[in-house]
Amino acid sequence: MSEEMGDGVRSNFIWDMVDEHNVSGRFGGKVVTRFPPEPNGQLHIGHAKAIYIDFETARRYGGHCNLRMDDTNPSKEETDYIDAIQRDIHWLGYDWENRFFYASSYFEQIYQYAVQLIQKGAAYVCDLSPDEMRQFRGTLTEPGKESPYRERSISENLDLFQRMRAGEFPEGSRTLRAKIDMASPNLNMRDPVIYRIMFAHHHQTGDDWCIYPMYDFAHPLSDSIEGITHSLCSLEFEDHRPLYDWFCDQLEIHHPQQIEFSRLNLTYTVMSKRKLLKLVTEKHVSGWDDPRMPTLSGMRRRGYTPEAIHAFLEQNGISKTNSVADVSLLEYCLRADLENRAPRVMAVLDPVKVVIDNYPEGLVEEFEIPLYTQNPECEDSRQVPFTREIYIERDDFMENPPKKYFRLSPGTEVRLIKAYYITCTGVVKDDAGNIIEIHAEYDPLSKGGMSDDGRRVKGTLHWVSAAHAVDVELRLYDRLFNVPNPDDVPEGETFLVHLNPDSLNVVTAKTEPYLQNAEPGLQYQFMRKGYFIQDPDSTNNHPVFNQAVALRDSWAKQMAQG
RNA sequence: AGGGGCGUGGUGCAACGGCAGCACACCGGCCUUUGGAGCCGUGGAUCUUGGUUCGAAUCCGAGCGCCCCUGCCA
Repeated sequence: MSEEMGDGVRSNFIWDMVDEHNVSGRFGGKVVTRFPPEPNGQLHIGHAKAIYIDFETARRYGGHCNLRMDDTNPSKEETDYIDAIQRDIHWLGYDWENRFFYASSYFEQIYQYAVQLIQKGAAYVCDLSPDEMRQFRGTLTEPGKESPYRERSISENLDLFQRMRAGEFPEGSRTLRAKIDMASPNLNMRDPVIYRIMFAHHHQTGDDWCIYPMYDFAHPLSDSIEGITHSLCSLEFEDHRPLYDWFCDQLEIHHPQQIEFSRLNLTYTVMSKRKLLKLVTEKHVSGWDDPRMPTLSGMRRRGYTPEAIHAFLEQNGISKTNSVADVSLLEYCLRADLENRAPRVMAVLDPVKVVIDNYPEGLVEEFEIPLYTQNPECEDSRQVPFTREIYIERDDFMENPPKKYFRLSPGTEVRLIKAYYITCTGVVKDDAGNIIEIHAEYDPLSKGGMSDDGRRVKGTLHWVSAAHAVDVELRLYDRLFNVPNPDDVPEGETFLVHLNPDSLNVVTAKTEPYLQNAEPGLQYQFMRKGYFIQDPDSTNNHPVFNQAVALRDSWAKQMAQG
C-alpha cells in the first residue's frame, strides 16, 4: 500500500496516515484539506509545496481542498495580496471552485466558541500587561506562575469579554486566555492568549471588531467549521498540535487531524516572506515578480511552467526532515518540460560578423526551418533569410583553438544550422587586436546543411542574417545569491552580503525576424543557448526577453575545469 | 537545561524485520544538422554504540548531532 497507488506517484507518511484513517473509518472515508495563506505577502515556491500537498492529497482521495485566507491579524495584511494569491494558485493549476473562505468570516462564530469556553471555566480575561505576561510565562526549564486574574468568576469573565468586544478597554490592556496549565513543559499550553484587543481596520470586516482571535484559536475552529479532515501544515506547528486538539476537545466539535511536514528550502535563495519583502522594499530586485525571485509571480515571469514546478515538487518528495533542495533539480525539471514544447529559433547573444566571400552579394535565400526540430511529426516552420553577411556567437570562433574545439577556426569547416557548410579563410582585427570580422567561404553543394558525399562536419552553429537581424534586449539571470545558503551569514552581517552583484546581465542580441511576432507567454528555445520568454516590458520597438534557464553547456563546463 | 521533531551517497526521497534503490548532481563513453536532447556505464550512503533476532536502515536501550518552542505573529 505504501509503494504506489496506480498513479505512479510515490506515497508518503501523510498519505499513509490518510490510508489508516480510511481503514479505521475515522472520517468516514472523507478527505477535506485546506490551504490557509496569510495575505501579507506573495506566494513563493515554498508555498507551492504546501499547495501541492493540500490539493494533491484531496485529489488523490476524491476529496476537495478549500482556499482560506488566514486573516486574523489586520495590522499586517493587505488586500492586494489576496488577488495575487488566487492568481498564483490558479496558475499552478489548482482550483478551489466555490470554496474560497476567510477566517474573518467566522469571527462571530469563533467569538461564540470563546464564550462557551468561558462558560465552562476554560478561559478567562487577564489584565496582565505584555511584559508581565512574559514574566509569568516562566522559561524553557522553569514552570510559569498563574495569573492573578486566573480565578475570576465566569460571570465576571463573560462581562469583561463582552466589554472587550464593545471597545471599552484600550489596546493591550486585557486578553482572553485559555485556562490550561502554567506548568506545562510545552510553552504553548501555558494559558495561551486567544483574543487580543486591536483597534485596527480589517480589510474584510472593516471596523466591526476591535478584538481579534489568535492563530492558535482561530485555526482549529476554522478547520472544524469547514469540516476539514486533514489539516496539513509545516513542522514548526508540531508544538501547537496539543493546543489544536485541546480546543476541539473542550468545545466538543468536529476534530480534524493536524499533520506536519517539512518546508521546502532551495539553494541559492531565501524563502522567508520577511526577507523577500526586504528585497522588494529595499529595491534589490525590481518587485515581487522580479524573475530572480523565488515567488510564483517571479518564476512565471522568468519563464517557469506550472508543469515544471509540479514535477519538481513530485521529485523532491515529502518528509519531516529539514532539508534544502538543490536548485539544479528545479532547473532540470524546467528544461525537461520545455525540451518537449518549446519552438526552436535562432538568436546570437554576443554577435560577431562573418562575411561569406564567395556568396553572391545581394542574394537573399529563404530557408524553411521547422520550429519543432525535437518533434519531426510537427510540420510547423518559419522562413529564415540567409545572406552573404551573418552573425555568429563570438565564442563560436577561436583563432587558436584547443583540442576538441568543434567550432569555427581558421581552416576548419562547420555547419550553419539548416543552411550551408562554411570554412574560415581569415579574420580582420582592429588596432587593439580584437576580431571584428571573420571571412569564410561556403560550399553551395551543402545547401540545407547537409552534403551527400559523406563528409563529416563536427561543429554546428546557429546564425542570423546581418541585414535581417532584429535587435532584442535579453535579460540573462544568474542566482540571486552567490552562496548555497544565504542565511548562513558572518557575525553582524545580514543575508544581503551574499547578494550576487551579477545576477542580472543585460545584452542586446541579434535574432531572426520571426521573433518580432513572438507569442507572449510562450517559451522559446534559442538554439544552443537556452529557453527564453518575452517580458512584459517589451514594446513593438523594443522587444525584451528573459532567460528562463540556459541549456546545459558541456563545453563551458569542460573549459571551467581547465 | 525542559518539551517537540529529525538523522540513509554531494543533494532530495524510497526501502515499513529479508539482496540498501530512484532522481538530480558528479565522472566516463556512445550518438547527434542544438557540445542541447537521448542512450549506456562508473564511483559513492544507513550518526555512534550496545542489545533483541537466523537476519536490523527498520525493533529496544544509551549517547551524539541538527532544527523548532519563552509574540497580545502566523
